Amino acid sequence: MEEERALAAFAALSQETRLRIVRRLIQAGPDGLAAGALGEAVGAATSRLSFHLTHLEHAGLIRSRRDGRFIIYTVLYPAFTDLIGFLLRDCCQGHPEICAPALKMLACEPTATETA
Amino acid sequence: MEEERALAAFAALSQETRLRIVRRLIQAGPDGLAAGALGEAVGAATSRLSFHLTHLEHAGLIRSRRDGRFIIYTVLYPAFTDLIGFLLRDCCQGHPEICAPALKMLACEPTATETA
DNA sequence: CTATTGTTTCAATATTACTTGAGAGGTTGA
DNA sequence: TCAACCTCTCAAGTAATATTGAAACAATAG
Repeated sequence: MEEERALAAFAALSQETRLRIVRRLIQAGPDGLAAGALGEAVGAATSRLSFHLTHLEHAGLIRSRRDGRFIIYTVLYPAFTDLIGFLLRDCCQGHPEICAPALKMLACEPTATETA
Repeated sequence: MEEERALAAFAALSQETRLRIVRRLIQAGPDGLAAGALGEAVGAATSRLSFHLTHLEHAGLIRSRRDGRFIIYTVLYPAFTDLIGFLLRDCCQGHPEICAPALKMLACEPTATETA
């Protein structure tokens, strides 16, 4: 990921309504959420919501598809892992013990201890 | 991490000079870098640099200590893992297969295949 | 085709943030 | 103490971004 895209992504995430939208969509998963449902979830009226959704889409963090009268938004997971990768690239040169343990805490098994 | 701190962190990272500073400091590790060296590395003159360093410090992403005539800046690694954790929290509810593999790509062993 | 629901566009306003240059505050070595 | 060095503070000008309400656009159900 190049700098320009990373800057756009961080700018998109630095606004209250947009950050809430993104977190809500990350929780929602691949099925996504309609604009209206999102607006209720994050507490934003229609025109404001639309403005921020467009912003997020331009930043490459979410995508939209029409389903009947609804427009469904979903998060683009790779955009986030790319972003994190860009930020932390080469963080371990000489010091892998510093950030590696911290990143491992992010492993996605919050309650799944009996999976194996 | 609460929303307000996350917003401050993303805002701090959404500016070219500041993003460069942070990435440079992440690479530099715990030894940190003096303000002057940072300024040269990211291409910013003194007053502008100072402005952005203060911003980053207020956002809780870096810290400073004086060493003789120099002021040394270091990155606060936990702030970044907290931030990533806040963003991706509950991303796996029902869909752990989506983000877990992506996050594992971030593991910090770029060239260290002979360590063990 | 008309009414209804869901969403976007537009323009005006208010708010917030960045850059620049000059000057000042500490710290060190002679 | 003086001179040199490193870094910060301040104020002014400029630019970018968010909010609001009204109106338009698109799709569906009756």
